[in-house]
Amino acid sequence: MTKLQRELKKKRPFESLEQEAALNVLRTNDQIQIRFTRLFRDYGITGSQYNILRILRGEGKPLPILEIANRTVTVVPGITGLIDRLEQAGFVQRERCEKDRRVIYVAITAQGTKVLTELDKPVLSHHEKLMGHLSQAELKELSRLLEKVREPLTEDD
Amino acid sequence: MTKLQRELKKKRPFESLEQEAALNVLRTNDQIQIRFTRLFRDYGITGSQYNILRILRGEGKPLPILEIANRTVTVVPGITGLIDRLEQAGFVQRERCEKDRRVIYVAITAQGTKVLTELDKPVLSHHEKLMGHLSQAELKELSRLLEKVREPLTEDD
DNA sequence: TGACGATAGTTTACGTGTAAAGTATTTTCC
DNA sequence: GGAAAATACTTTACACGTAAACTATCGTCA
Repeated sequence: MTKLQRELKKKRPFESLEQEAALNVLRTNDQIQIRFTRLFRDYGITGSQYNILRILRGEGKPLPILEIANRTVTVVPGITGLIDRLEQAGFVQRERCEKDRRVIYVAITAQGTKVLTELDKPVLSHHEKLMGHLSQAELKELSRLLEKVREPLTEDD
Repeated sequence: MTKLQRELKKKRPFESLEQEAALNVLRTNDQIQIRFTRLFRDYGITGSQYNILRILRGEGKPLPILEIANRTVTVVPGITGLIDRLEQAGFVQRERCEKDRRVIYVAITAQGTKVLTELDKPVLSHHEKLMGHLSQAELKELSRLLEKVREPLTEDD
């Protein structure tokens, strides 16, 4: 009887190791998400918003909206409202491109950088708290296996 | 340069192995979710709805609403609308408990069982397609590591 | 130059996750 | 036996994820 089976109160064993592994990924993801959602909420942002701010800070310069959507898993229509709320909160700014007036650049503001800086330590310590009981070798193996899972995945299934 | 770093177009390496592993979980989860969402959509249900139907079939008898919420990661308020839509679609039925009139049982209908049966093979083959390129030993190791990640997680962080 | 297709974003509609507050029923306990 | 606490669920409000349809601008090519 695995931990996953107990968690789900599942009576029969899993049909395949593939299924069990996939469900373990989903379940672990949920647990991680829940923790970070709570952390971010204390700072007035959501996980998706944090993700976007990190991308902008990492890039160091404004990015077109669709380029941001590309780097997240966010689908095109969702990105608009996300940027709307970030702009509303004063964390980013929209800037229309002069060369190509279809393009809208998004830039992180000083206030956006500030909240990111405040979050740096808590985020890092959250990661350590969540995964710190695995050895360095185990963490590397886990990342290797997860990347191998994604290896054959392309856009078009 | 890891696959994850390329995917995120991240310029600097990760701050820690813990962070890299956590992001790999999130990213892999997204990819898996996307595939199953598409599959379920062809049958007129969503991933959450499928999850609930599986629980009800697995149990073999009606379950109180909150017991269902417990077995998913779904938070209490969300479960109501979820059951609403499943009932609307004719896949489940609400039945008020006579002994304790606060409790409402949810039962899967013949139609609900039917759609599950139709989905059994596609779901299994989807799992195999997504994870089949890992060896049995790798799948076991992946599940072991993910369960170890969840090991110390309790309700109250 | 002027129509046609491609590209960048937005709008709309719906399902779901999350939190806070509200309702109905039952249990507890003085 | 009656008030107070607990339990089961719903309602409301907001942030997203997803898909389809729409607007505005640009590029191309006849």
